[in-house]
Amino acid sequence: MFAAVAPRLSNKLPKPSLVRGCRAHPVAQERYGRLAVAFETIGCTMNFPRNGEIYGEGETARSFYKVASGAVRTYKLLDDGRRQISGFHLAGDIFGLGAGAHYQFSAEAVAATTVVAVDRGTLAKLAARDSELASELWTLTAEELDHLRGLMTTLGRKNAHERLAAFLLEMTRRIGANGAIELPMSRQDIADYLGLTIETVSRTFTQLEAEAVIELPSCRRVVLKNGGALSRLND
Amino acid sequence: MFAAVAPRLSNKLPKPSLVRGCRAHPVAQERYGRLAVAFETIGCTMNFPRNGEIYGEGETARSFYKVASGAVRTYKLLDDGRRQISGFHLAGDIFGLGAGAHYQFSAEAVAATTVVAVDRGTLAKLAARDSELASELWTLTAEELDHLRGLMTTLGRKNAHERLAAFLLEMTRRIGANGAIELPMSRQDIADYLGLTIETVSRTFTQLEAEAVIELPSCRRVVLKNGGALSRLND
DNA sequence: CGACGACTTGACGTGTTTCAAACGAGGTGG
DNA sequence: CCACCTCGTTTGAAACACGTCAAGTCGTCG
Repeated sequence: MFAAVAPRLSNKLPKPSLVRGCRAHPVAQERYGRLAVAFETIGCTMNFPRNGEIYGEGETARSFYKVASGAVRTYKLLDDGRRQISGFHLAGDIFGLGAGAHYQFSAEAVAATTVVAVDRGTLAKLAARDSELASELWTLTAEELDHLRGLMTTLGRKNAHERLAAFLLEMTRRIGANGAIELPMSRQDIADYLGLTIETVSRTFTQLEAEAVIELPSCRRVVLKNGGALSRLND
Repeated sequence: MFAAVAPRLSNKLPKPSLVRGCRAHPVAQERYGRLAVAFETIGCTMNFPRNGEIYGEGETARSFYKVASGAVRTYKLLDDGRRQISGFHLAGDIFGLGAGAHYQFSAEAVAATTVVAVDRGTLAKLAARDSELASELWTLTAEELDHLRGLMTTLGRKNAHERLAAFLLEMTRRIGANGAIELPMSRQDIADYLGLTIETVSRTFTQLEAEAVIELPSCRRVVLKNGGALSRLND
């Protein structure tokens, strides 16, 4: 957790294939109906390979993004290579929200990923004439705020077991299917999300398995054997 | 940082004096003009003593708040008494933002404090007819989001010196006056904000003074002697 | 003066990091 | 089919930053 000095390899990778003017796949009109329509109408679909950079810290913030398929991590690097991942964005999630004119974080594809981008200015103009859309944007931002505040407690006040439990419960909620999760991200990604080292994350996985709380058929697949124990760890 | 089991005294204190229907003090029409007007128009001024509870985790989220004077901490308690402070809110700041129908955090006055409360529903109705106000609310929320993402890096990836440096720089930016800060909050508050113990915070203050980075005329007053060193620590 | 609360300092313990090596799955070429 | 590489993961041993426990100091208030 403390001064991790090892600089990590930078992820310089092929540029994305760009498909301008394409409609995003037709999304069901769930909680964010107006926003979904906006993405379908003015969205621009883009594909990224694994570890492809979607945007970089400091770039002019032109777009909001929605994940069509795959997974995205947003992160910040300290000058000595320490990395903090602020979130994982999975199919259906919107990312790139923020007030500044420049991105404060970078975004990369965790796996091969398709995203839909909408221009910030265009969306803002639409929102100025559509109070329902404006409300959705506000609510979405506020929900991410709530989520991040919850993470603060994890990062500031929980030990390794509790952090991993919080992570597994979050992932179960978001992509769990009959008590199992297929993790799209690496151990290093998890470590950089939870403010731990890869070794501590790996050891904690092993210990949770030894305690029969989870099962690990492979390192990316987690079966929850004792959700109650995880929840107890979570608070 | 790890399992701090000591439960802290709960702050049960006299109820606030309530002044219904009062206009908030006339605020200059700065960055959030429409919002400022809304607070002046439909705001309700309330006074709280030191450690007075403004709202509690789990309560129905009825209002947004603006600090007129004093300082507020928003925090969450884990069941064993560990506390994470998500932010300090100083004169002019707005807090209580969030999407959920219930507050996910508690809010207390750090010192004797006056706040102005506006009803969420009323404000939302105004925002539905005033796109400028809606935009301000969105921007405000997004700015807090950016701020919190920055804090994640502090909590997840920085050591004690770097955390305190980040804190001191933040406070300097917000309430600094010619290179000095008058801290409204206790060492324990700082510790619970930075994910440290009170002892580590105290020791780090002492060390920064020994390194001639700061000067401590009293424990609440910090004079910055070497801002460059602090900034270097900060990233 | 004594009591109280907030802060500081000291000594020791420990959870996590660090450094290093081994393991295992997937791919490529002989 | 096996040797051999690569890359992500796991495991081990030792070091260390921070936590814990406990005592001491300082300022304030009655």
